[in-house]
Amino acid sequence: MIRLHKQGEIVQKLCEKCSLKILCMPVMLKERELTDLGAVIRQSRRLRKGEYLFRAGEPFNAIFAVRTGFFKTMVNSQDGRDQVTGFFMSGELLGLDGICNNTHGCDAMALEDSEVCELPFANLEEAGNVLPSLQTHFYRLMSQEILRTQELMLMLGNMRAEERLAAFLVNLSHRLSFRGFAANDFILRMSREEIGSYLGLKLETVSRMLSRFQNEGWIKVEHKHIQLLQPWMLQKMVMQCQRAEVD
Amino acid sequence: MIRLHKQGEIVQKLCEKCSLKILCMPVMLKERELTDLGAVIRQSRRLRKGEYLFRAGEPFNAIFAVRTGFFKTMVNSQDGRDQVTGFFMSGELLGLDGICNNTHGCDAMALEDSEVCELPFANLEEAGNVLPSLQTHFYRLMSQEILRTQELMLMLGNMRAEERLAAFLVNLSHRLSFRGFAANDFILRMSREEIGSYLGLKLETVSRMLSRFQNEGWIKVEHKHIQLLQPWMLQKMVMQCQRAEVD
DNA sequence: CGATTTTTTGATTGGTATCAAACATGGTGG
DNA sequence: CCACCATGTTTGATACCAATCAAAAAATCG
Repeated sequence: MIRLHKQGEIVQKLCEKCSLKILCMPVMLKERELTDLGAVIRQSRRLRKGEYLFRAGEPFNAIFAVRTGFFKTMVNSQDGRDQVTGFFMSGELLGLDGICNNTHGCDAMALEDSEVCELPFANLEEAGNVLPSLQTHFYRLMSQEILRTQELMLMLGNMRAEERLAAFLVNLSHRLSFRGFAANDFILRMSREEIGSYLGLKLETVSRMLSRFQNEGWIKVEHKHIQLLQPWMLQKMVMQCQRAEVD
Repeated sequence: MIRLHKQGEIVQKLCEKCSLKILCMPVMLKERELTDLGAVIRQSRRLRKGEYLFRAGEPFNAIFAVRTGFFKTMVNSQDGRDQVTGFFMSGELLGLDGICNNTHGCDAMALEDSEVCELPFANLEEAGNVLPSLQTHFYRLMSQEILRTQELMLMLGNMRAEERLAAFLVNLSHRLSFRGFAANDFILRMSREEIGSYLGLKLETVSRMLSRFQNEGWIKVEHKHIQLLQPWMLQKMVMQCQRAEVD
């Protein structure tokens, strides 16, 4: 049975103030349920740029919601190969792959000074039993993560370098605008190498493609500052991914 | 609240007889819980080779456990591109990506005459509230699917053609042996083209790599009949994926 | 048994990786 | 604040792997 206590109220206030409330938990929760939800959240945690939120192999206890900042996740292998598996911004959830083995399945690193909400998994399970809407929502979030990785597979398996990069920029743009940021004018928080790793390309190729897009007049590149001048041209290049929006 | 009725008992018997019981639901369930579980399962369904179990975009109501046979799932895009996202054998779960939007996210097709158990999602949710162990197990299964797709991303993003094919064969071998089949002597249920789509390669490349492995003496290829003669050589080629076993 | 599909193998092309070098950037400490 | 160094980025030249194009052989299906 879920317990309501002081801490719950405090965290509720935090979430109330937090502009991400709806994003983070977009299900329609009744007022009372939101109060209960407070009890799920242990605390928020700050990380400096470059700090790990968790490492692959560490015991899994909680999932994390990005409150502010930007993260990357990556899987790594014995022989040094590794791959960025995702970038996560405000309101997005990290660590769902840890549930399976009670062990984190990837590394998660802050790409800028960031803040996360820690959601102990045991609390989430417990709360899910009391609040069906929360439980349903959580199932959806996990399913959405599966959808996201499936899209990525389509990209890695079928698309050429320029299409992958276009898809990457379009996706980033959508997610930023969904969260109230400018859709066509943003700062890349990750390096060319990290983009390359995510897209299955080398950093030189990423750089070349950015230059090409700029020469075409589709985007403007100033180091990490990107402006989409003709986003529809990028969109045209990746017709396929009209699938579910990554939330 | 979950209801126990006649149908539940019937299905329990089916599952009891079914050698996949432990695979399909490996969590340690108490006798009573197994009885309850019967109520979750609506019915089993037979499909002929080539039949679709569900199509992307269809309303999602249930997930499916493969009882016998073999399936592929694939995502497809407007412009005709499509990609096989997985192969599923006895005891494996299909359709988890449909929860997100109440809509199936991919096509699922039987690659041979097959039989599945239909698990209506609403029943699963309900039963999960009554049986915590079932709920925990279901969370794990979803998380495992995320892990599986992450591994695939590592493969698609980082590995060369021969490494991908080696990883594919090794993975298939592991899953077959986990289910009591021969590890090093099996029939491929899918075409070269389907393997290629799954691995992000063209069918000619798949065929060439199979020939190469055979010339090296690592495998024996007779059409769809594959024998692994020196599986350790394949294993060596894909050192990395000592990650969680795909279940 | 004939028609269609799948598979194998060869020749060539093309796209991305690799290697290399110049340049810019950002952080650190003097 | 500036000089410096480590790191990240751009661009070019070349190499290599897998795609493409093509054709023959084998298998599957009716």
